[in-house]
Amino acid sequence: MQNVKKYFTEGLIQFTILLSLIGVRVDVDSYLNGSYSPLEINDGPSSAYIQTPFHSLRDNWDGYSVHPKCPELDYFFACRRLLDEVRALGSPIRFPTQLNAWLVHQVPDSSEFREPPNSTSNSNVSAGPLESTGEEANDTELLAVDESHTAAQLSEPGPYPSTGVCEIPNEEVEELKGRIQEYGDEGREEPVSLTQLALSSTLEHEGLLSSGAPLSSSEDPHPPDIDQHWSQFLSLPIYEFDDLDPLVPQQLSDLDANISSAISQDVSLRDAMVTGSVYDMIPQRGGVRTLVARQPRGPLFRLESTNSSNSSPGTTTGLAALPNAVVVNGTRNGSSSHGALEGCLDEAVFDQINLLGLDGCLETMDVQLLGILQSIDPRVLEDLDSDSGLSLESSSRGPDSPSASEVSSSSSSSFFEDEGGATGYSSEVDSLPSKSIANYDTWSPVDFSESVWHDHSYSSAAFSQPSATTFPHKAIKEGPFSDEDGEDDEDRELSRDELRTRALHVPFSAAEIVIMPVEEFLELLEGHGLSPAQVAFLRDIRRRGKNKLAAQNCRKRKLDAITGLQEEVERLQAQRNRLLRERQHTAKALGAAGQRMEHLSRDIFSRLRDGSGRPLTPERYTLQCEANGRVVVQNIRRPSVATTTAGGKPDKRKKEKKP
DNA sequence: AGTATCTGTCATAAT
DNA sequence: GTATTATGACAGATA
Repeated sequence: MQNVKKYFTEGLIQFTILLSLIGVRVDVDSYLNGSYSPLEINDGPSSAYIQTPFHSLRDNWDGYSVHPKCPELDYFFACRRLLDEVRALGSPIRFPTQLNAWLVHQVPDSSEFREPPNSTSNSNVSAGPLESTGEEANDTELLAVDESHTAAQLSEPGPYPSTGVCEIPNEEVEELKGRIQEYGDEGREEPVSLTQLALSSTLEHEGLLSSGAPLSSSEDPHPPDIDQHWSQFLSLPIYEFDDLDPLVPQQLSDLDANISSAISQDVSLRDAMVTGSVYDMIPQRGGVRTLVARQPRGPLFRLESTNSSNSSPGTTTGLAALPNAVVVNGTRNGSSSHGALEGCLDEAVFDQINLLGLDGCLETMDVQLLGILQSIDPRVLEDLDSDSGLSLESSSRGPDSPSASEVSSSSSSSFFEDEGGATGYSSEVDSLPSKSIANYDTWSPVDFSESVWHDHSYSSAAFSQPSATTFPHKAIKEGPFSDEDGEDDEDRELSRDELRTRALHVPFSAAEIVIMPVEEFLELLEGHGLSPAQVAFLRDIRRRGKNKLAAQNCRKRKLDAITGLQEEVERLQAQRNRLLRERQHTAKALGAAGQRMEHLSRDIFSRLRDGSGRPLTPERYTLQCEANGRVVVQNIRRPSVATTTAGGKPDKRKKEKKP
């Protein structure tokens, strides 16, 4: 068994390394020890094999929080984060896009190879091209090697799912059986190291494969010993599997339950992560062999996600559900994929991973994400954009008002760019329609006395609601909803300042007064013969309007600051907890080390004797480790004791005795 | 009616 | 000195 383990470990080390790159941990010992869980999927973010339940990763990956209103964006952000992490590993990153793993299925007897009926057997596949008639429990699979099969070939869709059958010409099967049997016997008698086998090269493989002794247990009611078969198999140098062209039917019934799901050859990462019929190998009708991996039943290479629901193609979650996943699939290598692959999140991720470093990879991703975003309600995105709950536009929009996105998208940024102030935050003033500008010709100054109003209904609607007159200001653009409301609605929603401004026949609306350039405003005040009260009124309008915008911006900044501080608090709390845990672990380790040290010291002292043959006590002596690694026994100096007359004598005597 | 939130406004300091 | 901006405080409106 040790030899088996040795060869198994050596033989699978390459494959293990490959799998480890993508987060799959191979536990060889556990398999050989009968625990039959040689493969485990890491839960880490690098585990691209997993059909990652991104919904569960939401809000805890890098503290990244996704807007709750947009579950689709969860997948988008999660996918993006994953890709970012991968990209962060270094550029260019090229993941192995193919896993050179090979499967040799046990076939009870070569005569049993035949075109399978459309029976579903115990797999969930309706019909495979070839299907073993032997009991699946007796089917065994071996890992073989062939590089000639490309991942595209293997992942080619078709009605050949997971039945796990090798289609090999009968005569070749017989030949291979004999070779394997012959080789297996040799291997049992004198195990050959991998290196030796590597040197032996193809010839030995030829001999191996050509050995004619049947391996099938169809004639043998007692299947061969598992160790024996593993010895046979593992004796093969894994790097010479490339030359193993024909697949070798083998019967390892004992292993069947454990290795029920072997891997196909040249499984791409994309294919390998597919759940269910992961290892489907599309049979080559005219070819030498056809491998169709069985539906994975055993733990070996059980690559489906920890989310068991993902094992069903129809229940894939995550980005898989996104409409563009199919598009991504189509871009890859012609391996249009089985239906189970489509919509697989991991697959999409791996598509992206595989495209890393390639030109246009980001474009592909962007196209995908663009499609995702396009399928999302723009309002959701708008909500994502606004990082605070401040409803700046809420007061300015009536029930019929356009959405915030419409306002922001149609607003003219040049408005505040000319103004030079408060450009950082959009407000309803952006959407000021030009029609709200009064006409100079119709303006006749009217005196009024009221100069101060506490107009809390100085709604920003004044900025968004059109006026009956027009304003010649060139910088003002017409808003998208200038003519939406009638005059009554306008009057109802206009602020008091706006109404008074209209009553005064001021050629500007309150909004324009607020946002117009200062030069123009001064020109307005000076050049139209306004009374001081009118001037004060217009100044108040402008002042209050600007202050209102400033207040809005200030509040938004405050909310942003609060949000940022809350996030920082969470981050620091997490860091503090982590440091506390580290300190606890360190203290625990330190205590354990101290105990070990004390134990060793006592042990050492119990073996040491002084000049008079008395044992050394740890109370009087200590062990000191010098820089060069030497350990010396030192007498504990007790100056306080030495000064005392009572305790000084025994110490002196001890010191005298010791040399 | 009490409360929370939003929003406009004022006062004031800073630019 | 003026205009503008930022911000705390206050108060009214509203849910």
